[in-house]
Amino acid sequence: MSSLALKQRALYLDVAELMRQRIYSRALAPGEWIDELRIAEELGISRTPLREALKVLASEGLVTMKVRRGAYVTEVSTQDLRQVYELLSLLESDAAAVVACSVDAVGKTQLKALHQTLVKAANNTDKFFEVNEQFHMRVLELANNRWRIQVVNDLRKVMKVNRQTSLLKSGRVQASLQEHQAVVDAICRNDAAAAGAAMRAHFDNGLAAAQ
Amino acid sequence: MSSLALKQRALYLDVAELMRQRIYSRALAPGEWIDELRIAEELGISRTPLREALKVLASEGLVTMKVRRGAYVTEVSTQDLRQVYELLSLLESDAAAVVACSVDAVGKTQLKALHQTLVKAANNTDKFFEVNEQFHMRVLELANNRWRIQVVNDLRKVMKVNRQTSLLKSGRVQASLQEHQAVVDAICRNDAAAAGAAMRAHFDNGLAAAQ
DNA sequence: ATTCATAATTATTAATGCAAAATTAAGTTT
DNA sequence: AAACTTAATTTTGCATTAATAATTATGAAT
Repeated sequence: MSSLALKQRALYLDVAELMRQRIYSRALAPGEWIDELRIAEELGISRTPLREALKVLASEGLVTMKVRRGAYVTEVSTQDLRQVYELLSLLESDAAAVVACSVDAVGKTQLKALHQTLVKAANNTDKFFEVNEQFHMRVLELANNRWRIQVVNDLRKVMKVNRQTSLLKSGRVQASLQEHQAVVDAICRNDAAAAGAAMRAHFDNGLAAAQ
Repeated sequence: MSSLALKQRALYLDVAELMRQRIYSRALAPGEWIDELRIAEELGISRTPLREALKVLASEGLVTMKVRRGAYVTEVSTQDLRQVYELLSLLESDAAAVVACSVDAVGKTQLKALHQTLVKAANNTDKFFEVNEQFHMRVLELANNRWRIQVVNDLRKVMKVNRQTSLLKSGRVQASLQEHQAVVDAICRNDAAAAGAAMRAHFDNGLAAAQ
């Protein structure tokens, strides 16, 4: 019974993650009021950890607290998505430039390997999505700024509220791979400007394809 | 009795703000354990809203929750400060560039006026600090990206944990004014590259002065 | 019939209570 | 005397209960 096996995470964090998934999957729709009583009962917990979780989601922007009205799933407009995407582009392209300056041989090898894994996953959408996220995350980690990682993760959560934000429409896979290749190449030859520009181009193309 | 006068904010938000101030002022020192029972008693409230407030501060990075150990004031290293400052520089210089492209006559007038107010406040540290923050905030607002505003505000909270992060040492005031002038000038002539560069220079100088 | 006022219901917010876990203290054994 | 074990205390985490506010429903009056 893994649920009993020494759980190191606090309940409210697990509940927050569960609520995030429900928001992503639209089980909780944008604008919908969140019935604390019903959900707490459904999960077999009291309202206290649920309320604590909702406060966390509120500071992430996924839910909106209205005073004496409870919690509502935040409605994310297309303008919001564009704004968040612009920030991700800014933060990740800067990260790529930083990495190009500071990366060592190990980092280069890791990025090349991840890119190869991504190439092999080209015809497996789920796998591609997963490795793609790993690649972007690895770049962020190599940029060595934990606050940037935190900010990007929070912004990604907002993006996930709209599922059509796949970032990678089917036709985009090959183009996306080439763009990633350009990022890897620029980083490996320690060309910061090119790495930043390549990452920015990757985001710009992703946004253009989404429209 | 203003405390009774229809308060629109939830208690946990007020408590969160109060705890923030205590962390900024070092009444709660970095690394210190937060005694829920003592503080709740001291504030004349129960532990519930305090715990909700602590969860908010945790997701802002101001406190760290340890499982079955409670809440601790986050220790912000000089490396953390440098990392956060770099992000602020990135986000605000980009904002300045965006504003240079999109600003209208009204926005230009507002920024010029704020800058003049700042010039007049040159020998009043508190006032200078306040107007300085207004200026930066106005640039962010004109950049028209509510998620950027949110992110910058959260990062500023982290900066405030270290009070020596005045950003403006006494000798910096005149230089700081000139740098602001450069930002305003570039924005007013719709020169995005120059506006971004000027804002970045402003941050770079601020960081250099802090060391 | 419509509108306003009042009562009842529902839901949020905050306080209290309880159980589990961790730390500290005490005692015993080697 | 030092170290290990066990008991006691403290504190967290979650549940429950109480009270406060808002909404809905009901009824009366114009």
